[in-house]
Amino acid sequence: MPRRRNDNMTEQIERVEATERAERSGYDARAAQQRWQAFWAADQTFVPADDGSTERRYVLDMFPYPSGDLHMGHAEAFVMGDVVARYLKLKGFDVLHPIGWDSFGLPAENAAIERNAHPAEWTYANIETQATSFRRYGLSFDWSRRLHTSDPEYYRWTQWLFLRFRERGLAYRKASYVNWCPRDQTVLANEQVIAGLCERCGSVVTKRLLTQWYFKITDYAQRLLDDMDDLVDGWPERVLTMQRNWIGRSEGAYVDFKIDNRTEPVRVFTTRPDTLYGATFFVIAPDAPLAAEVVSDAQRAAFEEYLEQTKHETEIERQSMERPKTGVFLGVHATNPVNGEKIPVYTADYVLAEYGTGAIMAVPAHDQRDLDFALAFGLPVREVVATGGPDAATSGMATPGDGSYINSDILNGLTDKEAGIRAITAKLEAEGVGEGAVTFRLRDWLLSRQRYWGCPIPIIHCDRCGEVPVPDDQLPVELPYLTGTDLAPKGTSPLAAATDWVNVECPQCGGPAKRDSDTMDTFVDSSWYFFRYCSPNDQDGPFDPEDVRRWMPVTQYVGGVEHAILHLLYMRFFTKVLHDMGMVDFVEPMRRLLNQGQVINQGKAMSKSLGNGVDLGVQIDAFGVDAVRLTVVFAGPPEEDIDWADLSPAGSLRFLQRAYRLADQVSSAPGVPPSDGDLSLRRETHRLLADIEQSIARQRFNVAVARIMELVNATRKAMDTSAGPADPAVREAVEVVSIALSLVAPYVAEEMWERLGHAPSVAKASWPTVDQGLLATESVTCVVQIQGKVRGRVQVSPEISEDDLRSVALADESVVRALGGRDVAKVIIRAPKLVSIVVR
RNA sequence: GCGCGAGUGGCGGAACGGCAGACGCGCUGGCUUCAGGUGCCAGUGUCCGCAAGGACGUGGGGGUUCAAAUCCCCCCUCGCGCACCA
Repeated sequence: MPRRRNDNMTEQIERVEATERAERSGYDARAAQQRWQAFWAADQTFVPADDGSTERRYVLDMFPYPSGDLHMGHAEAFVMGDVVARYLKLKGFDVLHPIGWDSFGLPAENAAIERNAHPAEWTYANIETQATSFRRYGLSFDWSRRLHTSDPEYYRWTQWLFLRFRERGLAYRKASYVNWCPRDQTVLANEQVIAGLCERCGSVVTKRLLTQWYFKITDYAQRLLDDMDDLVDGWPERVLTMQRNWIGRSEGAYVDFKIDNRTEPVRVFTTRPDTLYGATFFVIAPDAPLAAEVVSDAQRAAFEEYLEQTKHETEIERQSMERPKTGVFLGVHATNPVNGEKIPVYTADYVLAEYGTGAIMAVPAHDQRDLDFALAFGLPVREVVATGGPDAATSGMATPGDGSYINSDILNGLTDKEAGIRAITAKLEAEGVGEGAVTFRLRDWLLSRQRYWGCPIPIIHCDRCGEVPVPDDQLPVELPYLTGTDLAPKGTSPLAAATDWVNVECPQCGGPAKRDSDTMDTFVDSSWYFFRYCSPNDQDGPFDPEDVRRWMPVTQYVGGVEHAILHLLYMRFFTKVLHDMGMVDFVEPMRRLLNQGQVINQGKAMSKSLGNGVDLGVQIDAFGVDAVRLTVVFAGPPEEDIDWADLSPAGSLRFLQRAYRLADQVSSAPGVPPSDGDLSLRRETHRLLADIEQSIARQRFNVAVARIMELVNATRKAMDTSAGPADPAVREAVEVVSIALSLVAPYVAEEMWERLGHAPSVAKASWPTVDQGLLATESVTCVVQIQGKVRGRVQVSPEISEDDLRSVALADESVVRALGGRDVAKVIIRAPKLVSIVVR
């Protein structure tokens, strides 16, 4: 995935003296890393069997963009997915945990221009660097399914999907004002404009009138909204809220207004049709074609000047709050369909061309924006809902609330907004001048990009035949080989200048024709990669539906929240379309989503300019992979940001050495029956094991680590003071440590497992089963509260009856002392853990 | 402005409405060591007290409850998202 501009990659600065410390530790981290990497690769430890012998699970990390080497952010994100994948494997599932690269995109192109080279050189070199680092980082990937979106074998199917979308009317071309990044010299989707700035480079985005390709994601707006019901249990509420807001469903009505010099009525959308009698003017967006059409000759010059001015405004200017309302009278009038009233028609930039119909009825009494405009232009304000609030015209505050209708003919007397909306909608429909309607804020997805390093759009433009799809058997349409200055941004795609490539025969008529020279937004590539992992080598389609049926939906998806509305909306859309095409049998591809937090340093995002970068490679060299992974996991809940300055990789390493020493010291043979071992250690082991499992299930990996630490401490103590190194319970405890630790610190865990006399690999061991019999203890501590304060503790049997517990508690010496002879009014008993005494 | 989320020791963070501060970092003392580090042991919320023990304590204020970090209401602070969407 492309990263947002503000989490810049960091350069290393830190030189940690702990290198020597690592070298002197009980195990040699570097040697262990090399050894086990080689073993896992040769053994194919993490390639799923896919033979149906056990249930399948699919753990997926958002695939990376190959921007350079891995950084701390990757370390955090990928270790979380790895913990889940390794856990599920140990629990006996057949786990698919694939990796690939989102390898088309602008940075490669910019690097190529800078170096006068081909984007592929930079891209594939970085991929190799990252792949090496991923292997070192000990991630349990199935490398056999590796993919790159910039490989022709992959983008062949991106093109194939585009053509299927087009056949279904879901990919189309239209001319409109689009977001334009002047620096990247390309258009941007609405989702890629953040507060008026380019999501990638931070430049101020402007508008341009261009003919571009779109995906008709708006056709799926309602389903994208409705299907979120299936996600409430598995997705963060925050992401769902963001998507809901982005889709922005509004209920209301269309109302048709006649305009003086136009035969067809003009339709507007309103969420408040019940205020129709209060409409005192009409506004059209300046960049909507309708404005230019209806403007009177007398006002045309003024209008054109205003339109020009709006186009030059940046999104930032337009979005700034408290901006005075501007506009121009268009010299014509509209007729209110319910009362025949003539109201003046204005154009103003506070009305957006893309939303609703690009025109509104203005009801200044009950809408603040309309009121601001009315006051600025001296237009009448007519109250139609008596809310009891202050007069809008004099107070300057519109009254959007409920009230009783006045000045509203058929509505007069009603007091309920819903009833008002129903009544007026019924009237509009009866008279054929409007209808109830739903609109969305979501716009169609602009997918063309005027850049080279992307998936070519498989369309040929023929003067005679028009848009002609490239026949499936001619896919992929491969990129021509361009380098350096050929790629420099010129406002049109570099592909347009590649004449040998662009000029082709029309597949239909054989006449001269040109290829579409734009490439696709890279979010198209990443909207279906998780399907391809199921059938990475399929030659007959993007994936084999049978493979997808076996593996999907994804059990657990892990990635940054920066994709809450971009990638995560687009990939949901793709899945629904594939469902409608009959290729998949589900509508939501990701059951659970984990948004890992960011790694920051000294309270701020790492950045070159701040010089607070922490280099992953340096940390790994100093402390070893396991200590870095453990540090990240133990730092806090996975979705919280973690500050590297607060953490102690040296402490993590110390703990790992402690754990390793246990395995080194166990002197019993593998397979000794643990039932012969020290009972209190066994109880502790099974209690903590149950807790570790529960913590992992709740995705509280930091707590799971804390419990492993407790188990190490308890085992150390037992080994040193009571049970001794030969006790079978000690072996049992250390084996649990080794297995549980393998989720987080796989190299140490493998070394421990081997020391314990087992054949590799611990990754293929079974997750230990909790012995429920050991969870019940002989006695429990019961807390005795008086007036809610703890005043005593008594040791009791877990099966103690309420009556017995009452007697024991009331007889306890410290309780008697604390009671001081006061009357007991009430005793609440929660056997066996708590007695609460209320005194008079 | 609207909508979310979060405020717990010196720090990161634990805690199905039931012993606040698990686990770790840091710090203090002890043992080991020529020494440093490592390792091991003990201590470490605040205040009063030699101690036993007690009081206070989860951003602030109210409430519900035998019992509130946890549930409800109001407020403060910070973070995030959206921001003329008719």
